[in-house]
Amino acid sequence: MPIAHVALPVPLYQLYDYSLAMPAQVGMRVKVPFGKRDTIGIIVNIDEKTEFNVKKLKTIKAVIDSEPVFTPSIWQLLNWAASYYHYPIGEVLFHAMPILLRQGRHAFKEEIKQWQLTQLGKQIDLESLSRAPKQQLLLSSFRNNTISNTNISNTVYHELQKKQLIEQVSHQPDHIQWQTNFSANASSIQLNKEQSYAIETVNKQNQQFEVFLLEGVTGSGKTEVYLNILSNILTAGKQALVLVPEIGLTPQTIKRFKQRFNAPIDILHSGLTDKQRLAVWLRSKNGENAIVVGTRSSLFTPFKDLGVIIIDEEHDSSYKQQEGWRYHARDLAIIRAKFNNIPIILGSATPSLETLNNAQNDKYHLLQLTERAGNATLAKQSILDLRGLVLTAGLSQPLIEQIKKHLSNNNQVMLFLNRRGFSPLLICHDCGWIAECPRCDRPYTFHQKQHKLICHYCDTPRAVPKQCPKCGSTHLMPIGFGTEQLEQQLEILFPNIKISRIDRDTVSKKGALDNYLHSIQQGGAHILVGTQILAKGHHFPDVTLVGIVDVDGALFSSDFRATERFAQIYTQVSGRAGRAAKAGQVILQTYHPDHPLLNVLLTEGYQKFAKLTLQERKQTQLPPFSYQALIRAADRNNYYAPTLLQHIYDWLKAHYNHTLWQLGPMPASQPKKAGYHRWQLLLQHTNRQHLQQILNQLLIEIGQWSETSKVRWSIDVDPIDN
DNA sequence: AGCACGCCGACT
DNA sequence: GTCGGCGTGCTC
Repeated sequence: MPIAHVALPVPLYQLYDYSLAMPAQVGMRVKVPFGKRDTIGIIVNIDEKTEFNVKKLKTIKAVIDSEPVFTPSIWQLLNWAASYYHYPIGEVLFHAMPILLRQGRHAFKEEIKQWQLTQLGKQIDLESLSRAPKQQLLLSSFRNNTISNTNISNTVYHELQKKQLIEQVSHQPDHIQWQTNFSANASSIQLNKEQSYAIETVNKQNQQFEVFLLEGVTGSGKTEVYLNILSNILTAGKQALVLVPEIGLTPQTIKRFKQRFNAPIDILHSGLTDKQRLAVWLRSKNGENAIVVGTRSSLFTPFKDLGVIIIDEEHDSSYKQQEGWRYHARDLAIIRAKFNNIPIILGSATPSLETLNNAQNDKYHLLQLTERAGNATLAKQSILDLRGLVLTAGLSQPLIEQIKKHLSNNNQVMLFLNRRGFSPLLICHDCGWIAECPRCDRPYTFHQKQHKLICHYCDTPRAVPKQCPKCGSTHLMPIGFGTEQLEQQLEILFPNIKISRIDRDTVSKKGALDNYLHSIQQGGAHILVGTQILAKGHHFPDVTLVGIVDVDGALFSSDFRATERFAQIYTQVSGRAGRAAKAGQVILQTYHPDHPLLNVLLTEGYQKFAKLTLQERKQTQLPPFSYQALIRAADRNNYYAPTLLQHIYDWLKAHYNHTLWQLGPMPASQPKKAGYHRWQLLLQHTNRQHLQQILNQLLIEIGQWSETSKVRWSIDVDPIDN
């Protein structure tokens, strides 16, 4: 009797064995009994052996698929990824499927059900339905072939069916063969030399695996390069996958794609239903669409014949999944391209240091776009020394004067502050008590408009206390400032100017962002206040002044990647100022005007900044010159988690002390969340393979410790928020 | 992850 | 007297 080794959607590292009494192949979904319930699993292996007691084996109840659910390359990718990220294979496989397939829905297209006239329906006299006007109307529209523009409820259809005038027939949907009449519309854009070179270089590489880094300053026409590369791939009859950051799905870009190609393009966005998601998945697996555009998880879309992968804004941190299986979609995309033997293009104005390092080492092929389209000139950038200045809601007088100046010229001003809410603290003036979230031990952020305290770590709101619970004083005051307070202050300073605040609080309502963007696009004096959301991808042609209200928060952080992130946001933002014919200006407020990295960034730009920072990383042996894994652990009593990590630390020290560098155990950057105490242990090694082997050994070891089960723990390979 | 078993606190 | 809280253990 064959034995199937099955991966189940549970956080367990082992496979479960079942006897297999019907034909099945590796990669097919099956229904199996598991404990007291039935669950869906995927066959990972079939042979005649088991480590388990053969007599206790249960039998597979049903085989769901008639062919493996994943394409061979995705199957290879997922198996590789489960091993690289040290994550249970079942969870990985199920994560990569649309929800309906996880639930056991069949993986082929639904039959199309259609109503049509019966013989009787064709012949009968319409007048016989004169007492049922709706039915009469419906029948006549069937006869005139105008049913598509009649809106009649289902019950009427069923009435006609009862009278045997119409019947329902189902048939297989047609297979869409877009290649036969594919065409790319001509572009009105004249390519410059760099763009042409980039396109040619990718095209002549003969559709083999290679990683290209398309480094193009803001406004240098990356999208046009993408479109030309896509055109070439689509002409060859192949499909393409385009990944974009979470908020990066700008309607303008989508529009350009759709206008350019006479071929089906599928967009995977958060608004889709499970059914629609499955439909896209099936279309691309069957080769019925030309391009799939989507965020992180779209990486797992199967294709019949994938020709290229494009990762736009490759540096964007939203490509890293931050819970559960913490994969990096950009890194996995490169592996996928390698397995598929196809080119992959990483595009960014501000590439990540990891990617730049690979380009410098010639692992990636660097293609640069340095010319800004049109006559746009680079914004004038200056540092504003805050020392000794009086601030109102974070604004200094010189900045306020500049805002005035730009507004009076009927231009727009953009102010950045990476802090939502009215103030990050609410404190008792008499005794110093601070309002803190009991679940996270972190201060509440005061939101004045909603009149609530909101914990920005766990998002729980609570009412604003009228009195200090400690001393009874009614004198509670907000300390510090966020975007809400900044907006309020600006309303006082500029009473007749339109002000739009754009952060998670104002944008969360559906359509709110579109409304703001529309109003801003109207032109005229306008102040935009916002968090990072403002930096991502939107075009504001009338903005001539960008003010970075608080630079120092990013410059002095315990996270070694904070300066890189700041430099990326800063470069993207300053690239947005004065994009059209208008000259732009960027002002940074800081208490540290002499900060060396800040000055390099301003005077010599992102490239030089990146080069310097890479040198620094090399000297300090930080990524990308070493490889990290973060072991996280959490528990309720704040005992087992740190104890387990200490045990791991000791074990690793005893076995790998000569090569492995460890930091911790220490409280996580967010030490308490939702009642759980969180701890972490950082591992770092200069050799990626060795680190992988150590993690393998570690997993085997701690699987045997009894204390492991008392703790919620996980491994984060290549962490980005430590 | 589910699901059951099992042992201590506030209630119809 | 029970309902139900979540700690613990197991799933081929």
